[in-house]
Amino acid sequence: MAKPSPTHAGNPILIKLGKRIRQLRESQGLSQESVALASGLDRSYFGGVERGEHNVAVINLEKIALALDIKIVDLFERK
Amino acid sequence: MAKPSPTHAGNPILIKLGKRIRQLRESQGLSQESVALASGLDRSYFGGVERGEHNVAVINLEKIALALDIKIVDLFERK
DNA sequence: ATGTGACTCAAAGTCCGTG
DNA sequence: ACACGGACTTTGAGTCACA
Repeated sequence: MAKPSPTHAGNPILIKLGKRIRQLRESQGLSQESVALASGLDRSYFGGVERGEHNVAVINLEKIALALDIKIVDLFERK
Repeated sequence: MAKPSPTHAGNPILIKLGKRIRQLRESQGLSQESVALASGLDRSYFGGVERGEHNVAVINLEKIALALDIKIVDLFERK
C-alpha cells in the first residue's frame, strides 16, 4: 500500500477522484505505468491514487491532468 | 513563510489558486480568520494558501470550498 | 486582521521489490 | 499491466509568536 493514512483513509472524495482518473485513463487506452511516466510520478504512487489512497496535492493533480491531456476541473467534474 | 518548498516555490497554479480563493472570500466579505475557522484550518495556514505558498491537497481544497460554500471546481475555474 | 519565520510530525511521494 | 508491501526521503499539515 501507499501507506494507510488514518486521517484520510477511504475518504469519499479521494475514492471518487481515483475512480474518475482511472476512468479517464482507461478511456484513452493507457496503462497506469505510461500515465505515471508521462506525469513524472511513481507508478506505485499513481496506482494508489486511483485506489483513493492518496490525498493528492494540487501540483500532482496538474501533472496527472496534463498526462491525460485534460484540465484539473475535469478530474472533479463530468463535462 | 510556511516553508519554502523547492518543488512548488512560486508555482503559477498555486499563485492562481490563492488569488482565486482570496477573491471568492473577499467577494463574500469574509476575513481570513473566519474562513479559516469555518474550514477547520489554522488562520496562518489559510493565509499562506491565499499567498500561493502551499501545495494544498484535495482534502483541504474540499474544506476550503465548503467554508466558502462553493465547489472544488469553482476554485480552479471561473463559472 | 494579516504576513512571516521557526518549528514539529504525520503524510506525501520515491524506489526497491513481490505475486 | 496491476496490486501491494517495506524502507526510505521530502514536504504538506498544522501551530505559535511576533511584527
